[in-house]
Amino acid sequence: MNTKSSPRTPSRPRTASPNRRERASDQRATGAVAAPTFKPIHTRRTFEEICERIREQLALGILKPGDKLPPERDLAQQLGVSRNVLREALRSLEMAGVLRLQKGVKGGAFIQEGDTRRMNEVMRDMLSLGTISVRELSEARVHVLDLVVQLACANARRADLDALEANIERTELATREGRLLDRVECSREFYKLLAASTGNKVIAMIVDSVTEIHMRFVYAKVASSGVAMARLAEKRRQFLSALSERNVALASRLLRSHLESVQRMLEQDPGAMSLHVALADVQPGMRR
Amino acid sequence: MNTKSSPRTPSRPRTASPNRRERASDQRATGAVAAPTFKPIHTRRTFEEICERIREQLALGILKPGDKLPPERDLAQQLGVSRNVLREALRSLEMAGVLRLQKGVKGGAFIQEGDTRRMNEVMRDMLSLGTISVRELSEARVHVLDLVVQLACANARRADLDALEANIERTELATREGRLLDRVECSREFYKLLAASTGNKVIAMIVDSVTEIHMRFVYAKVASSGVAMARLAEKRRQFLSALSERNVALASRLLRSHLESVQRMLEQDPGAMSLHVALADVQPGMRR
DNA sequence: TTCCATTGAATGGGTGATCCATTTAATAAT
DNA sequence: ATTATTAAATGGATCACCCATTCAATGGAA
Repeated sequence: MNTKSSPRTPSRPRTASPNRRERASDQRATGAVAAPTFKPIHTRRTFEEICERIREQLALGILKPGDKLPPERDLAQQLGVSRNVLREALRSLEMAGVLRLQKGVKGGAFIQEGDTRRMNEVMRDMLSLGTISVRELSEARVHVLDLVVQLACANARRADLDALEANIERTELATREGRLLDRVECSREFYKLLAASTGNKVIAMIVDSVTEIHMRFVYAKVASSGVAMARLAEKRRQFLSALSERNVALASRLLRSHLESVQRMLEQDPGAMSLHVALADVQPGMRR
Repeated sequence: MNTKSSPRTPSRPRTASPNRRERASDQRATGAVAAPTFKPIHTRRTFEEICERIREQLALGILKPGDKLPPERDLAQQLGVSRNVLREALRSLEMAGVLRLQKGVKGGAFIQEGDTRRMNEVMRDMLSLGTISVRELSEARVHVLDLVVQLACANARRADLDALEANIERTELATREGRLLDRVECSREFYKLLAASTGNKVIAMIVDSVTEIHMRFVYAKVASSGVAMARLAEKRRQFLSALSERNVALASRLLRSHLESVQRMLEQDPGAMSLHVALADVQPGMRR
């Protein structure tokens, strides 16, 4: 009758677990005026707690990029959890780009520099899950790029302009040699450089994430149809020229009209625009 | 001498493991022509493979929100991996907002609707890790909100405006009753509603992510100093009025000037602006 | 019949022990 | 000195359990 329910001596102490529970249900008494504030539905699990503790140390500045966490076996013991559940937490943080795990003696879990590409993954997931649409993404991209042009005109430094110039040269070379897919890769890089030239990494991250997806569509289109944007390098040069002269209005107009023509190209054959084609797998040559 | 290196009868069969290994080390023979294409540094691990397979099914539309994966024990067997390593993968996908795990019979791993709050976490991590700065974040927020005003003027529907109106009323109530922190919560909601009124979820997601962090600073400031923005509701009403009349120039100007005054308030005491204060833990009342 | 308590199976949550694979430092052999 | 060998540390992965929760089925009481 009591085989599994009765008092049961706790074979392992289960350190700190009770406290955690309490903290979770503490959650905002808020003066108890507005009644319908229910606490979040799913109970706090160990691995979430671990992730949070580590993130907390990060936010507090106790842990910084380059630091190493204790070995799994030690850390698990310190936290009073099994190694397996600790690993679930470390995995999650690794996927989140916060940690890098390295094998061997002198290996361990190292705090990483933030990986800005993480936002790309968020966008991809949102698209895969149907939370956002391709249309919304394209629209957002156009608007954000317009903002980027303004900021780039204001903030681009010599080195940024030079990098863009070098990119255009690579584009010309790829065009002459008929390497269409490499040219798409150049485009991707062009927008990345443009975004970087705003001098604002938040903006750059946002632009990169939407551009990365957009370029998958372009890549798929070019790969399947063999068509390619005409006079690309020429248009880029005009744009760069406007940018160098800090001519916001002209640069903005040029880019917008280019984006529109790309959009028309993509929409010629709506079938090729399917999510699956673009997202199904990492395109060759596209580093993640 | 041979304790672990020699031919060694494999004491346990290690289902399917050898195949995976081979595939992992196969990794890009690359024809050996273009020398400088090094393969990515860290070897492919099982859980990554699993995550990728599941994401692939998502992108292909085979899995859709609401669908349930097989039970852990079954799926582990199907994939030829241990249950533990499968769980590492599921944990990662859960943290990524792709899955929700639910206990009990009729429980399982369900594909979720995309959780747009995930981008908040990316921003928080980037800030914690020092990859982006508070300055960049504030700056980006101002610019993006400017864009939001334009889009909202163009696209806001009646329901959006009504929701903003209701929000302002809550703000007024909180002001009258002196609930300053609730008023901050109202502000957060205000920007969320404003972002939603653009009709573009990508933009909305971006705005929410930067606003969420910004509001932590405001919250910390208000909580510690007791000061609060004067004539907040009044300013909100003016803004909403401009928005309703689709007066982009006015709405934009009003918002910008408000943002500047908030910024001045925050910068009065730079000490309170430390990351740690704002990020250290989830602020009470801020739902994640 | 209707309703409520009990039971039991399914399923995720978590543990501990054990082995493998990789990396590096220390050591020995040349 | 240089190079090969060994050993230890550490993450990667597996297996075999057990617990806690959930829910449907069952059965007795009203």
